[in-house]
Amino acid sequence: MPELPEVETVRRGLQAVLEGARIARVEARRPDLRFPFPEKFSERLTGKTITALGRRAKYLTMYLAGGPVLICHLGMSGSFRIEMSDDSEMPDNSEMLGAFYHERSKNAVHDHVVFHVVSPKGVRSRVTFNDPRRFGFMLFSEGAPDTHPMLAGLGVEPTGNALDGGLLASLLKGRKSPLKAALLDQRLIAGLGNIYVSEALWRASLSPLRESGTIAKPGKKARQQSDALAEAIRAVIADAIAAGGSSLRDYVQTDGSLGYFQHSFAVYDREGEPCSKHGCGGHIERVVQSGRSTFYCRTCQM
DNA sequence: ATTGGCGCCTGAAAGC
DNA sequence: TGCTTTCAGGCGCCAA
Repeated sequence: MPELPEVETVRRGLQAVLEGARIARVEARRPDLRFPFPEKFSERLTGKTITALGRRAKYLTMYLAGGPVLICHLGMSGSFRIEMSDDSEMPDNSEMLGAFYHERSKNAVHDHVVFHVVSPKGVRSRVTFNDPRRFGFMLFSEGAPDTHPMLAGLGVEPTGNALDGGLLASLLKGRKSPLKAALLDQRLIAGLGNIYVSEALWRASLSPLRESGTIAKPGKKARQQSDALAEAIRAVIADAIAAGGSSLRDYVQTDGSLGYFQHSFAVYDREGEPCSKHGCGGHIERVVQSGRSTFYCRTCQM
């Protein structure tokens, strides 16, 4: 599931091909994804030069010279695929060609948007957005994307130094909701999803069931806990971005896919397995909070 | 103001 | 074995 680290990995992959490139043509193969495509979607992109690729939380931003900013969200199942026009993936073995085309047409059902681009050196590429579940979307922002209604209310990025124990405590102070729900709330911290919330809480030895406000009370103990949680969130995100970056290099060379990558997780989807925290001896449990799975170890997470 | 729950959508996996 | 049901989850929206 694309959370912040996966989106950042996709951004880096796209940046290599798209930054400085000119959009020659855009195909939108259906009228909508999660939302209808904006008015004159293809027309407004065609002919524009892409100046930069950015990211805010789980949103990708594509900056166009003299034009709007394209905001993209991958939803649950969105991915980008990059293909050079020479199509080096095509097998030269004729026996494999049938299977190749069969597989390609099967996957192409969910190819919803195709960007045809030309690099400054004249190299042509296709960048295809594929999204089986269509929870993704693309919108234009006329001004700075941070002011777009969709992004304006987002909380602090868990990258960099902004999120420390003090800020986290101020965000959680007085909240009755469980920590799991608070960390999923994009208005507080922007970019965490179901997987990394479980991972961060496990690293910080804090229970996802615990009332958020209790780690923001006055006193040394609560302060240590909010410090630990802020540090765990930043570390889990930084580690995942690093892992995505290393898998990205290999992945792009083989088939151009820029989706998300299966990292190894300490607790996520590990129900029943022993807790890997040194000396713990507990086991990972799955509980459901607000209809979503949470994985944690009740022995070491308090 | 906060918080919890639903629905969107498809494919994989589990259940009968 | 083959059909049906459940589950996965980001996020806007609604309701309490």
